[in-house]
Amino acid sequence: MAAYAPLARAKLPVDTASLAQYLLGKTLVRDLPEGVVTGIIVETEAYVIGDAAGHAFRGMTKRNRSLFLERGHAYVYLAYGISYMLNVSSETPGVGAGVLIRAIEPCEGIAIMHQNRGVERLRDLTRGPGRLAAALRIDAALDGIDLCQKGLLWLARGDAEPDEIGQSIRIGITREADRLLRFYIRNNPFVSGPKSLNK
DNA sequence: AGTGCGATTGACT
DNA sequence: GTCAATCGCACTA
Repeated sequence: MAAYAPLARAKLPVDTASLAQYLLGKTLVRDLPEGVVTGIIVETEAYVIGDAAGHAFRGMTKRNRSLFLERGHAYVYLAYGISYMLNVSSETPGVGAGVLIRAIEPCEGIAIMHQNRGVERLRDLTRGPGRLAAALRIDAALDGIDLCQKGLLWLARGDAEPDEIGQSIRIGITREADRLLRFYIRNNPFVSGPKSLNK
């Protein structure tokens, strides 16, 4: 296993859209009893300040309070009663905004991910926000934790700078649907979404 | 206290 | 391609 170092909070861009791009190519590390599971972030979406599609749009609530933490904290919530979503809080303390992690490329602990997901195809393990959360066994218990220090779930440096970055509208929302706030690594097979958005 | 719906997924036609 | 599953939360009253 590689000797990862956590991302330094001081290096994280404060701006949400900038952070969404910065996180591409970084490593997401999950510490489980069976072993360490890691993946490279290949797709993100920004939910920026004043964004009507963002969960923080109507102010702080019990659910979304983690979005208002200093940048680099986890905001985890349950979508459709089915799938957990992992976000990284952004901006300054008290400001509600964040970045949704939409897909990762499996790296270490692939056998554990298969166990957690119960699917055969490698490509289906972590392609999509709910899928990657299931593969890494991420749930509401991890909401609010600091992703800039080693623990149950944290962010580490990537091994290499990502290849070309693509940009598109966000997936699965209706409000503010036309904003180009989705970012992904071009030609990476673990990016979710329709072909038309992955050019 | 009741209602409507969503930053999705998986199964099915 | 379509559609149901499933539940916590935000909103209305």
